[in-house]
Amino acid sequence: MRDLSAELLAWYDTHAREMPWRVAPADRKAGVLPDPYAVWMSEVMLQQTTVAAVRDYHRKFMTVWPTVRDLAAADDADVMAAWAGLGYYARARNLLKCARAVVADYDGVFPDTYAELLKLPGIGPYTAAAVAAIAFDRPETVVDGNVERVMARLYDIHAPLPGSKAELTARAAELTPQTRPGDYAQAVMDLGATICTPRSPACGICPWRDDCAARIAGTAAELPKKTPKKKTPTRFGIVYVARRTDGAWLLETRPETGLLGGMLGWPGSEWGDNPEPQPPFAADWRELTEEARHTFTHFHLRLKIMVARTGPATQPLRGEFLSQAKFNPTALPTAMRKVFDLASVTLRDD
DNA sequence: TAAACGTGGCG
DNA sequence: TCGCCAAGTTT
Repeated sequence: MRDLSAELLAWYDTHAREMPWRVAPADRKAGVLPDPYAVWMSEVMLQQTTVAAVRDYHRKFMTVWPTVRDLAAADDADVMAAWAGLGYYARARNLLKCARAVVADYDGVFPDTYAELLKLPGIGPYTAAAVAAIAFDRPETVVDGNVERVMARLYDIHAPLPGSKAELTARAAELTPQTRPGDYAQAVMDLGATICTPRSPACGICPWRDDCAARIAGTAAELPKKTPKKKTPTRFGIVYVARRTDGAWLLETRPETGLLGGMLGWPGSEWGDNPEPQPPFAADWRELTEEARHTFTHFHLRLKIMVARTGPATQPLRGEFLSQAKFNPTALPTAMRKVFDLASVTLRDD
């Protein structure tokens, strides 16, 4: 069989996707490696997230916190607000923990081995391999969704994920070269993202087309197989949007753990089949005609919105009033921002 | 091992 | 409207 990794690297030399945190193959060949901090930041943001969604967030974070020491010294609330809208907020909490661990335990210098990286918060097998390979050119094997799909097709593996992950990982490891491992890691993911796509893969222009068992068998488009998922249930909730006469909004910081953990949100009921009303203070609460709808990974959410105006003396049972000047709606996670968008029509400035 | 954990784009 | 999918990690 031909040298698959060499074929892929040749393809990557002319087809590498451009990303702000990436060093082009020509420059890497000249010995230039990217800033490990920027690579780590990008890899955490890219977990289950598209490159298009990450670009602006990565630029913003690198501008506001240019080094890991800057990030480690940041206020938690500022980091959570900057992450708002990107999703999977545990990543932001772990991002801060990791930055502080790098400063405290590694003198602000990212460790350069898979084993050490794996110990850090928010860094799992994929991210440890990605940072080790991309930032330090270590021959580690990255296995993300792209690589799983590419391997399943290259070897025509029909066993369903996630059960087949170990076998796909083993196949990927066999292919990982000792030369240019950082470029190879990015190349195999780029291949999955641009050619070996989930739907209608472009097998005709694939650098591995002559080696791909699934293309030859005609099964590429139906791989990888996955075990079927349960369908998503619907939960209901009630949120309370209060505005004081001086323009302040009643908000609360959600608990550190769980859904939207550590993020700003509107006080309200638990979310379930039949939520119990829980107004944060007694008032003439008005129900909005339209409810806010949002879909999370594992359930649909429908929020009934109650609004009220109140005076300066109000002492809420939960949350605290945030002045007009301090409240930035972009600091809200999307579900809560949808509520704001609907409620602000009624509670807008007079 | 399985479930929890966001969001936006696409067919 | 709906399910699938995106450079996964944690519990």
